[in-house]
Formats: sequence, C-alpha cells, structure tokens
Amino acid sequence: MFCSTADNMTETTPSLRPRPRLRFAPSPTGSLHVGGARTALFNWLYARHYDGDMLLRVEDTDKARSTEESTRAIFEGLLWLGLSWNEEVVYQGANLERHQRDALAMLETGAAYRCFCTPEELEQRRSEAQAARESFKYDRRCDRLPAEEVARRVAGGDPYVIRFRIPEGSTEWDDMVHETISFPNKDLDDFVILRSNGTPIYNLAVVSDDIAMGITVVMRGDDHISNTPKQILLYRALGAEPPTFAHLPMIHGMDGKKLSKRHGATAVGDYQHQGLLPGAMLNFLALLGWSPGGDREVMTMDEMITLFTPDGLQRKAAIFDPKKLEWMNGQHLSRVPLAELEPRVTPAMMEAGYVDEAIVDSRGEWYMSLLDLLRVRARTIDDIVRQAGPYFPGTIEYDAEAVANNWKERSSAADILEAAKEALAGDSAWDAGTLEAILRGLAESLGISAGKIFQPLRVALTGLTVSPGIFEVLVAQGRELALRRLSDAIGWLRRNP
RNA sequence: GGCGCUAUCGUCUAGGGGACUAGGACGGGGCCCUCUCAAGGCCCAAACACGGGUUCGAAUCCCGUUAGCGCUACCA
Repeated sequence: MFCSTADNMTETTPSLRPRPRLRFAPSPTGSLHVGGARTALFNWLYARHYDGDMLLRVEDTDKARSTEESTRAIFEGLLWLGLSWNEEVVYQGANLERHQRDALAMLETGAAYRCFCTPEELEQRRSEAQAARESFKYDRRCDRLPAEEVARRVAGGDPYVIRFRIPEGSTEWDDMVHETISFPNKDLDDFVILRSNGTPIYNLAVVSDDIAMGITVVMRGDDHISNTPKQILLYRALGAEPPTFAHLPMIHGMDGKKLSKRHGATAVGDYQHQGLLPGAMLNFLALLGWSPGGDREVMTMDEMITLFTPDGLQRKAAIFDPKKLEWMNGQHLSRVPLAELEPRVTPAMMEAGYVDEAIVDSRGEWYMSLLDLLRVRARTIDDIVRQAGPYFPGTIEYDAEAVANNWKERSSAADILEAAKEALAGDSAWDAGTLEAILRGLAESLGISAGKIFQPLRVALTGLTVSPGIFEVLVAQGRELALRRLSDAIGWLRRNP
C-alpha cells in the first residue's frame, strides 16, 4: 500500500550515513489537526526521501486530557492520508519507569536537584514578581539546602520535585530550517523534570523517549524552539548526543491568527468527510511551508518524496487558504487515475443510493466512464455525487431557474422536445457523433439554432442548467433512460402550461 | 515585561549581489473556446515592511526600527 523510495534516491547517497530515524509525536487531546498532519507529512517525506524510518509516539502523559477516542482519530487521520509509520506505536505513558530512572540518574550525577517548594509557594512568588514587573525565575533556594536537611526531609516524607540545574554558558544548535539558534543559559529556568507524584514533565519524557527510540532527526513546530535548549541540555546530562532539529513554521487561519475552530474545518477528518482526496490534502499541506523550487505545484506523493529536501522548507508561518485547497483537490480529481478515484467515490455513491456492488460490477465500464465524465466539473467527491442523479433511473427534479430560463414557452419547448424525442427514438447508433448529427440536423430542419434545442433538452435530461456536453449526457444515460426523461419532461410541460 | 522566531502581490510562493520592467499559482477582473457549466488558452490589476549601512551594484549580505507570532507551568 505504501510506496517504496528505493528508486527515487537522488543526491548525496546516504549509504554511509545511518538511516535517519524520525518520529511524529502527537498528544491525543483532540482530532488530527491540519498542523499536526503537516508535521507528520514532513517527517514522513524526510524519512521516505532519505530512506529512513518514521515512528509514531503517542504522548499521553497528560492523563487529564488524553483520550482513547483522540488516539483513534489520529490513527485514522494518518491512515487516510497514507502516512504510514514504522515499527510499533510507542505510548509515552508506558515508559514511566525509564523516565524516573533518567531523572534519578541526573540527581545522582548532580545535574539535577530536589526541590521542596510547593506549587502554592511558587505561584505566590510568581505573582509577586509580576506585581513588581520583574520576570520570575526560580531562585534555586532548594539547591542550596544542606545535604542533611534534604536527607531529613526526604526521610520525613516531604514531597519534592526534581529540578534540572541549568549550567553556565549558552546553548546553541544548527537548525535545519533556521540557521544557528542560540540561547544564553542565564535566560533558562531550572525547570522541573519530575513531578512530586513521580511523573515526568514533557521535556524529560520527550528526551528520554527520543534517546530510547534512537531518533536522529526531530522535526516539529517552531513553537518548540524555546524548549530545545532545555532538551539539548538534558541530552548532554544523560550522556547522549542531541539529534538534528528542524523547526517548522506554524499554520495560521485567514486572519493571520493561530488556526482554531473559529476558522472552520481544522481537523483532517473534516476534509475527509467533505470529499477531499488525501493526495490533494497532502499536496496542499506540503506547499504550506515547503517549496520544491520553481513553479512546481501539483504533485503526486511519489513526486513529493523525490523532490523533498529540507532546504525547501519555509521559515515563515503560512496561512491556510481553503480556496486553494479546493482548487488543488479539483486538480487531483481530474488527474488521478480513474482506478484510484473509483474506490474513493463509490462509498459516497452508495450512500446516496445510486449504486450498489452489483452495478459497479456489472456495468463497470459504464460506471467508470460516468465518473470520468463527472469529475471534470467537480472540485470534491461530493460534487461528483451531487451531479450523478440524472444518470440513474430515479426521477429528477426540475430546477426552477433552469425551467424559467430554458422552458420559457412551455408549449414550444414541449414541441421541440417532442421533435427531439422522435429524432432519437429510431434505432440509429447511440454515440456522440451520430447524436450530434441527428440533433444538429433537426435544428436545421426546424430552422432554429442548435442551442435552442440543446438547452431545453439539457433541462429535460438533467433538470439543470449545467451539465456535461449534451451528447455525452445522452450517451451516459443511454437511449432508454434518455427517452424516458424526454417523455417525462413533455408530460410535465403539458401539465404545467 | 523577558527571551526567541519571522518579514516578497489579499493568500501560497520563486528568488541565494548583476539574468528583475521582481516570475508562477490560488483568488479577483476581462477576452477566447462553446450547446450550458467546468476544464483549458490569452490578457489585466496586485508585492520586495521601514531606515541605515557594505558594495561599482542589493529583494538577496549586516545593523537598527516597526509589526506579527511563539515560549515564559509540578500542560504537551
């Protein structure tokens, strides 16, 4: 199901380099968001392009907010998009023991220390600092506690957290997206790594897991930039080599603000249900923050894999434009091989009651050509379904505007349709060329322009002002159904003079 | 407030000192094609945030200003 990139390797031959290992690490506190999907996509593209692995880690250490439904939704979203992962899914919550071990190890090496300050005390000092318009930073008072007092309080059962002691100096790294980013360590706070209840804080859990999973490239949103120096310090304290970091820009809504429910559909599932093609979604998302250079826009997954390199990555936040997504989907809709499109459309067609398995099997060729006919005018799968009614036996509605514009003179419209019906009723061949000759001939003999026949006919056949070319409609409907639609229309016109 | 990141048409972007009268795409406007609508083709409007440098030459390099965003928890 998922393509291999073995044939697509281009530059710089990673054969000497170890395979890169990346991970997508969502926290299961909601559905898969388009921002998360894009992060997953870039991780995936990188892994595929450089012949590496992308693992999936569910960051469920926040018990209060994590849900199983959310975990499921994230899997579903990823699967729908076709973003597969290697190896078993890692659940962060299952690694509690290692997280604790790592925290204790740092305590032993002196990289971290116990802190007995309570959340209330901290909160108090924080608000005092705020009132005095000073920035709050933990003052390390517990780091200065005499060893005997620490031992006594621990023995006495006083609750404590473990804090990381930020060393002197500065911390910097070469970001794949940005250039060198550096932070003076004095701006970093002695952050908590293990809560008083023994559970790890985010930065520790991430680093501990990334080390354990052998992650070599960390690609994530640039909202993590300020976590990075802390994490690098943690890697060093744990005696591990930090990975390469790549910080991707955020996605904003049309108002330039962070994407939220106010901006309409932001969950990947929303787009799935709106009849988007996963390939189009991915293509659109990829272009939000990455460019292959030049004018390249519409791409297949395989093309994206070969074209993807980190130097095409953007530094600036991008705005999510649903209009362009729609256009992109239209492009994919008409370019995707029919065989690939059919399974994505058929479930919706079944739901609408137009087809069942029997029809898809017995009239497969006809069905495929119908999809081919309808996709031209569609931007979503739902558009295809919406247009499909007239080609199936059920009755059709006559659109009020179509009637008003094209059946203005009821009785003459009926006459024209009558004539057309007669002309089509014979046993002549039923193909576009023949039908065109017949209808144009009829127009000539009636002394009217062809359009004067085509438009009323279109309404009779489809009930609409808009449809594929009229001969294609006739062919798709077949003689029997087309003739029936004509009789129905004539009857309707005679009944509503 | 502190720290950090960012800055080309309304939006996504190309651009890595001269090839720039700044290119493409979405969206908008117009025309063509035409049985309608799409698709397609052609054309138009539309941008280098500002100020200083560096240089013979700056959208491109440096500094500052401004603006936007992010982080600043015993959240992730």
